[in-house]
Amino acid sequence: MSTTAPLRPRKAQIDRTATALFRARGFAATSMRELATALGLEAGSLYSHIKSKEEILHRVCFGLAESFFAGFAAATLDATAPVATQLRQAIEAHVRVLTSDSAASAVFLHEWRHLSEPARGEFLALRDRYEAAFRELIAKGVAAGELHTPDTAFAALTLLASLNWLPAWYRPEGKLAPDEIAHRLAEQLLSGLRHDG
Amino acid sequence: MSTTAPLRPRKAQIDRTATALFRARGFAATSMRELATALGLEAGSLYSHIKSKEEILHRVCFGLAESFFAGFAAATLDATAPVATQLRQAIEAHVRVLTSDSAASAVFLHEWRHLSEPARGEFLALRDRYEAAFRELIAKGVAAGELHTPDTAFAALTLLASLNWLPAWYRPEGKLAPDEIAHRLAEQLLSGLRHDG
DNA sequence: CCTACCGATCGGTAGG
DNA sequence: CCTACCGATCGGTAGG
Repeated sequence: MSTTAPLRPRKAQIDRTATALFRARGFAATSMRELATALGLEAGSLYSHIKSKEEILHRVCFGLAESFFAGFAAATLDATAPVATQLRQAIEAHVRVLTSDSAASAVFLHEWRHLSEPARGEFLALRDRYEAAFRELIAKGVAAGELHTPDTAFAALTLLASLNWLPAWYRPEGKLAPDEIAHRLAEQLLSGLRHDG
Repeated sequence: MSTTAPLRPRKAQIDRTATALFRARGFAATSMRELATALGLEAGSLYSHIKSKEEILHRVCFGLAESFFAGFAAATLDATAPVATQLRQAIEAHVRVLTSDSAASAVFLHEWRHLSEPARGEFLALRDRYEAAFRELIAKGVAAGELHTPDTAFAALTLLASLNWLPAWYRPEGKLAPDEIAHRLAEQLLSGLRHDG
């Protein structure tokens, strides 16, 4: 776990505002002038706080990756617990990250491709490792007879896909609280739609 | 169902090449000069075939929408069939569209936000109608006692999310054929992961 | 389909 | 944090 130094308040504010714009309009279509205006600054002034537009994207993407790994690690700390329990906790942890900052999550999910190399490759490697962690947990569950699927990799991809759609429709002021959402997602993914399946 | 006139070959080629670029780099980050180069033309020459960059995006997004609706309509033609069967066929139809042109599907899923109004609003209305069709089918299944879920809207969103992740990893040369993918997705979504659930 | 070009806007910098 | 500016590149057009 690489530890990240806390950002100066102004820099954190730039990241937050940029994240909202990147989410709404996409990284490439967001100009530094728009960002500056949203912050009440001139464009050139941004560069006394940051080095480049991509630096912001880098911080958002890798910061979220760190949050996801931390959540998964906490959820699976007790390796002797039933795998279904660990999986449910991992799902809840993932949903908690997605809902606690859905703008940053959307950027993490969709804008990473605008990272230039080598950051882009490093990011994809992290994402692969995270998917692998879910895959291995599911495989463990199948081996223990707790879970059932014809294809572990397939199951992991589908599970994460269902979760990662959340930032597209989640609204903090909506009627479902994050924990309730996590619970329903876990239930539906574990039990399926079929009656008395 | 609005009928679309067939495109002249050159225009169709421009759309295909642009779609691949939009998918790989995003709409905003793809320049008309890149597109022209990929086609072996000069940038200005593109405009004897198309009116604007956005016109291409418009055609791709609305063309895919038409394909999705046509697939759903065919899958649910026989309204007296068991709802589980209709749902399975709708899933298969959706997957068939996604796999038959995964580049256009990825653009449909992620680049529509670069449409300007009123096209953007029209697109979102179509997407909502499509989600509603799945939601109503699931609701019908719950009413008939064939399906089970605490929240129909939630179930529809999760189902489509799982399917729509496909273009992110599907490769035509991969080991799973589209029909096999559709079958496994339907099976997993209907039955869930839990053993003897 | 090309050549030559337009005005607008881009990310970023120098100097204060 | 601002003013003033850089070179590069953008989508698109005129005229042939």
